[in-house]
Amino acid sequence: MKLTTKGRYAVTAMLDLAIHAESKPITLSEISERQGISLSYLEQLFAKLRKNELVKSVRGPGGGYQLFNSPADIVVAKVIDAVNESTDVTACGGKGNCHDGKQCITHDLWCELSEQIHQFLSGITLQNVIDKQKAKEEAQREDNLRPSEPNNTFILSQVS
Amino acid sequence: MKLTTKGRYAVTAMLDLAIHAESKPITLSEISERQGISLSYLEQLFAKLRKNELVKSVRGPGGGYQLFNSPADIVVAKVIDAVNESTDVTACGGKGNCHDGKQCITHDLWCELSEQIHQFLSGITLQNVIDKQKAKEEAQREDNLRPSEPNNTFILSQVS
DNA sequence: TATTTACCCGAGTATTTTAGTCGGTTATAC
DNA sequence: GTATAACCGACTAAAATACTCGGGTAAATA
Ligand code: FES
Ligand code: FES
Repeated sequence: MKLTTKGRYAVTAMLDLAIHAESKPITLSEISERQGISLSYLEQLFAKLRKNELVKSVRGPGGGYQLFNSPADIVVAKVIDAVNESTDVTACGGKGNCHDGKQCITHDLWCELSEQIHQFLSGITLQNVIDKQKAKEEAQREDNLRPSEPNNTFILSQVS
Repeated sequence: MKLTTKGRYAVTAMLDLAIHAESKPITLSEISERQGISLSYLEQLFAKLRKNELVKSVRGPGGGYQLFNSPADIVVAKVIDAVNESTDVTACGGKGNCHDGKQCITHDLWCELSEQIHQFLSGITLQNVIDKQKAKEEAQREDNLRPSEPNNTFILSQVS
């Protein structure tokens, strides 16, 4: 599926937008500085995010970007899809023709993995990520003696 | 995590080895021809697979490669790890320092996705893939009128 | 209406990664 | 000793990524 900085930047920027959401739009310069992402690169990403109706823009002075929907209605998968154009890990792109026209022995395997990844990322909204972050900070404030212990609770994970 | 042809080739080659397993070792030339993978490239991959004790080699005439363990004891995750060196999707490599020393807002998200992927690929053995393939071929032989309909059953998937 | 702000857009480029080649060495069966 | 096939390191072509650059265009303010 190809998860690279492009996708990571996009999610980070969207989260920044969600966190600093006000009535006023947020400029890319702000995001650029806060998150340490090149402004020109952000512009490229936001062009795609806008085309996919994940953000809306306001031009001119006082302008900037705002989330198209509420953070609770935007899933991470959409954001990555928007800039990366596929969360698919097959060689054939789902067509089943990578072994000279015929479907290769590994095809089904990659198909299912793709599905798995997509399902995971489709189940997490921007709001989920923010809530988790807040909970974590609060926990750290209460007992900031211990070094942070990992707590994976986006999903009730089936770790044994 | 970066799933590319390198990892796909490795899995394909291992499956080829599993399917054509005999008392005799299999040469890379055979695999190269059957699977359409460059011989020299295969050599590179198998060097890593051998170092990770996934295959064992026999040199000289009549030599070649054999699986180190039974196909039922080799999980796909190991194969990919061996050649790709990480199924990790974080920017920081798990260190939590990608936002100038501090952990970024998306860190936990990528950590959990990595975990998810790794768990999926750790639950599937080469034998699983082969069995699935066989079942599929058999089903197609019985009613080869209909075009193949997808059946994802590696895992009892929770698709709604 | 001039100016400033900040989005908009396409093209171009440096860097990195991937995929693959090449030339040669070593072990072993016959 | 000769053919076979694994072993090894270095090198390279091609593709993808992560940017930059230069100029737009819409809108608010003065
Ligand atoms: S990955 Fe789809 S046919 Fe090989
Ligand atoms: S991904 Fe780990 S700190 Fe950003």
